This record gives sequence, structure tokens and C-alpha cells, in this order.
Amino acid sequence: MARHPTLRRLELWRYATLATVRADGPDLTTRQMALLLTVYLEPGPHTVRGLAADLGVAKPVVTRALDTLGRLGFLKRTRDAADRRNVLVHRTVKGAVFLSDFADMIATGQAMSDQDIDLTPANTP
Amino acid sequence: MARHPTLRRLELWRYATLATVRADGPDLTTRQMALLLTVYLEPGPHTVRGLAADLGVAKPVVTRALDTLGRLGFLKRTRDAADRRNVLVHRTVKGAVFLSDFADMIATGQAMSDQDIDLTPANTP
DNA sequence: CTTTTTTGCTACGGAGGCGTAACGAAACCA
DNA sequence: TGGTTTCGTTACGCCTCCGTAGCAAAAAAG
Repeated sequence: MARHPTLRRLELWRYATLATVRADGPDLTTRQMALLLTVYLEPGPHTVRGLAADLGVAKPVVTRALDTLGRLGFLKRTRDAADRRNVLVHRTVKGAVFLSDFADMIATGQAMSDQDIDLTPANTP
Repeated sequence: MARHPTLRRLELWRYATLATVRADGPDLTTRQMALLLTVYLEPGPHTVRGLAADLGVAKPVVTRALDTLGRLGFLKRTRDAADRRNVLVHRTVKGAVFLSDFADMIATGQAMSDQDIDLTPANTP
């Protein structure tokens, strides 16, 4: 189909976000998603301060995001035994499953945007 | 071993979301982003009812998203002359620029996640 | 020891999105 | 024509996020 690459990238993004909107799973904010992905993709250990610096946000933002993601079971907090001021952030099985499923949505979006498939029908129950 | 395609997809997503978080531009919700992309990528005309059905959400959600996106200058509303009950949603130059810049972030993420080449034989899509 | 710095959390008011219900305007229809 | 349906919006209370300021605990510095 040789459409413009810009269009294909936006279509990829649209498919994945649309799948997130239609499935009534947890609706994470952009910051929460960036934090979750950072913990799972970057080598640890991850501290609140380090994550705040990495995302370029204030520390309370990270604390609140960890509250939400912890409540969802996607991340886990632990006190650092070596320096008990620190809090270490750990991955969980549930979080890994969530991201794996999300990656599948991206993959489907890639396949869709490689072909020229119209995904308007849209009436999922 | 080279990285798994799943990891590359998540890294792509991480780069783009991280760029959004760090740049202090408008922070759109997932629904707002899905709506904006739908208007720009799908053929029109777009009505509130049609967009609500497309995204699988209630109509007030679309009205509020249009309020926000209109305030940002990314979309524009017009009364349908043929059926004056309808509201037609139109693209704007500012919205097109925003999405074009966003596509550039995705492209950067793609380049970043492709830096390490996956040598796994025969399974690369 | 005492003081200072670092770390993460809590508190606070403000802003915005959510779902549901109800509304006026326009079109339809018997 | 008068009643009904359709369309988008508004109104309400609720919840979550935001940014800033201040806090206790732990470690480091003196």
C-alpha cells in the first residue's frame, strides 16, 4: 500500500489506544504507563528518586503512581535493607502479563497498519 | 541473545510516552488521544454519536473530549446544515501539526528500539 | 553526641474526567 | 397536526490526578 510512514505510525498508535479504550481494563495515565514501562524495561534497582529523575517529574508523582500501580498489582514496593531511606520498586507477574498483552495489541496494530484494514466497525459488547 | 520482538514493541511505546511526559505539552487522556486519531485517520464526516459508537463510550464522554480538544485548537465543531441536530467534527492545522510531531516521537522510538538488531532467524514479522 | 542532608510520604486546595440522568432543539411519523 | 424519536449538551456528585509545602525517619557530616 505504500502509505506515508507518518500515517502508518499514527495508525499503529490508534489501534493500540483504541483497544485500550474499548477493553474496560485499567485506564493508566501517560505518566503511569511511562513509569511502568521504565521499571520493566530498564535494569534495576529502581528507587522513587531515580524514577522521578528519569521521568522528569516531582517525587510525589511517583509515589502516587506507585500507589495506583501497586493497588493494581502491577508493581511492588520494598524497603532497601542497605539504606533504609530508599524504597525499591519491583516487577510482578501480573504486571508482566499486562505488558505482554499490551505488546500484543501493538503487534496487532503493526499488522493492521501494514495492510490497509479499516477498523471502524467498532461495536464491541 | 537478541531482544525479543515483544520487548522492542514495549521499548517503542516507552520512548514515545516518555517523550510526551518530559515535554510539557498538553497531557491528553487515552480517550482523547483515541478520539483525535480517529478524526484524523478515518474518513469523515464525524458526528458525536458516530465517534461515541466508534470508541465504545457514552456520548457525554465525546462532548467533553471535544470541549478539551477544541480548547486546545486540535479540533473544531460545526452544525450540520442538512440535519441540524448533528454536530460535525473537523480537523485543524494545529491538530495536524500536533499529530505530526507525535508521529516523529514514535519514529524516534522505532529507531531507538531497532538499534540492537534481532538476529533470531525466520520469525521476524 | 549534635547538626545537616537525603529519602519518601502525607496534606492541602484546585482542576478535570467519569457515569448517570435529564434537558431543549430538531427531525420524523402516524 | 401532535406525539415520538434522535441528537448533542448540561448538570450533578464522585473520584483521581496535579503541584506545592511540610513532615518523620534514616543516613551522613561535623
